[in-house]
Amino acid sequence: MEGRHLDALLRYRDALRSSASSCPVDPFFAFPAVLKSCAALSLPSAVAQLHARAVRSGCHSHPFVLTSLISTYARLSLPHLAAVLLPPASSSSSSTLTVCYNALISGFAVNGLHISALSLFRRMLRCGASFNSITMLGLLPCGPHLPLRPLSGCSALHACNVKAGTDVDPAVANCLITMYARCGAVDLARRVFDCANSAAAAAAAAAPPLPTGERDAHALVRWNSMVSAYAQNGLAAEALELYQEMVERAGVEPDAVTMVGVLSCCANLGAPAVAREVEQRISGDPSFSTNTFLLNALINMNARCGNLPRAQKLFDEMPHRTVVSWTAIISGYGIHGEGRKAAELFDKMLAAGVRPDGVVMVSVLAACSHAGLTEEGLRHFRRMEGAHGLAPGTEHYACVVDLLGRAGRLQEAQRVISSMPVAPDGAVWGALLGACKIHRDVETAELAFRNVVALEPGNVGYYVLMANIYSDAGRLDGAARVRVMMRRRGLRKEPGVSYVEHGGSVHTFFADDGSHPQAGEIHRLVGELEALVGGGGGAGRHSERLAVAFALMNSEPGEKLVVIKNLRVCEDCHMFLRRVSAVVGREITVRDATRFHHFAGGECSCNGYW
DNA sequence: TTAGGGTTAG
Repeated sequence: MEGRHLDALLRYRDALRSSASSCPVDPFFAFPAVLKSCAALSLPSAVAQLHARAVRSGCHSHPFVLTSLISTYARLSLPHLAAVLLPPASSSSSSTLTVCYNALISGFAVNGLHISALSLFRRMLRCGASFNSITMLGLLPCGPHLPLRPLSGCSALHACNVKAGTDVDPAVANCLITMYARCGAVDLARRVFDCANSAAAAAAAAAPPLPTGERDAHALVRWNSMVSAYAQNGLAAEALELYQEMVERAGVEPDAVTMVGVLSCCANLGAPAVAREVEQRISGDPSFSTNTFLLNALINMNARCGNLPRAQKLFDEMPHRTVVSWTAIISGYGIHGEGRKAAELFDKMLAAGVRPDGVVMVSVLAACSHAGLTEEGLRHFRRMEGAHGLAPGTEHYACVVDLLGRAGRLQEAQRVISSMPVAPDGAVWGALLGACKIHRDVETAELAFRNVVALEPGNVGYYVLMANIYSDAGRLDGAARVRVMMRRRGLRKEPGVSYVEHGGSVHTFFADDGSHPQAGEIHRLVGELEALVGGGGGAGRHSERLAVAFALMNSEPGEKLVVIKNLRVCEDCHMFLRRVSAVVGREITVRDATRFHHFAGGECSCNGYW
């Protein structure tokens, strides 16, 4: 790709040098394409030279040249330089003005200047320029970042589209799906998706089918947007279901983007068989094997599902590694308790000249924290600002509090919180609260709890944590008080769910679940196991027991059992699984919201928080 | 035959 742009630039240079009669390209007509190549190669000085040449030759105010310049500066993350080129409304045709504003709005939006993009849109309306669906495509990604409550901003933008009639544009509909997904409104995204699907079906029925692939391209992006919407909001089962529907019923051929979304779900759900199917599909297509996005998703999936050798092999063999590739492999080792290896990889990444970003810093700090590498973690944190030019965010402070807290340095952790240049969020106080649970410090826990519930009053986990801290300390009055507080606030603990993959689909179990087709046999087996290893007869039958029984019934001897639980595995179930593993001689892996438990022959290795 | 646009990874 880079070569193509470089060729274009060299050809243009040669064209300018040759005489006008033998000139192979018209320098003026080639201007927009050449500017695009400069933007793709990140050559702002070349753009400035071309800009100067355009001014000298007097063609800089030609609509195509002007709009190309505006768009190019915006793409080069120089939106303010682009903005000064905006022509006055009186001196341009209406369509040129629209194109200029469109390029600018999109330029501001992709550079994260969302409010400025919205201001430009207002200015566009004030000066009488007309907007179209392309304006909206630039503007909609700003929705989730507007200073209103995010959903209000999105609804306002959606309403604006409905009023103008731009919402029927298939590309706008796709953008609306993504906009709602980005602020967590998956149900609204789905409504737009369903409407757009119906509209596409109606259009297909009414009009003679177009031979072009354009409509298919819109359909593909639409399905991809919705699969990603589910995937990014943690609704992995829904995403996989939609993927099946896409391929089997809608007949839309998936591409690399679809696969990235699907793999991300497999990673979160621990569904290696579905992922293997995806991997097979990918390996058949040579264009997929060089797609960095896809390879990163594969590394992440293999690392998360516990196949670190496979993840490492993919990582070693990939032609081009980005900071995302490094993050996937580093966090993979971190999750599985290999903090030392994760820290070494981070050093290798720096040595390879890859600039760290905030996300990779979180994975290396978390890896150090889980592996007890307190000093090393602190060293990386201290180097963030000076050596890497990264201002630590609340997520990094939360890691540091966790790092110190786990090491029992609770007072230091508190000092870090009070010295933070940004206001601590729920995660920071939550990390302190978690550390208080480990080190049984009720007094500090009360301080952390007061702060965390003020910031996140609806997060049930923190109430449960505080109640358990009181219980551990024998302070039953305190535990009862927290539970009353939860009840008054109408908070209920999220129901526990366990997932097992079998036969290409994911099976879901709730506590006391009787809805599975094999429920009778499953409950019978759990009863037998409880009789055998103890730990039965509690208030209910936890979902992980049902899931493990199902997995035992439906797997080959010697096959490793993998269960995903959405909440923490309780102590009773932990003991139960350990004993079951010993009695039946099977390896059982349970990943829950906080830990990765691997049971083999009566031993359990809890490989750290993640 | 030249200007503005949608979906993807950690």
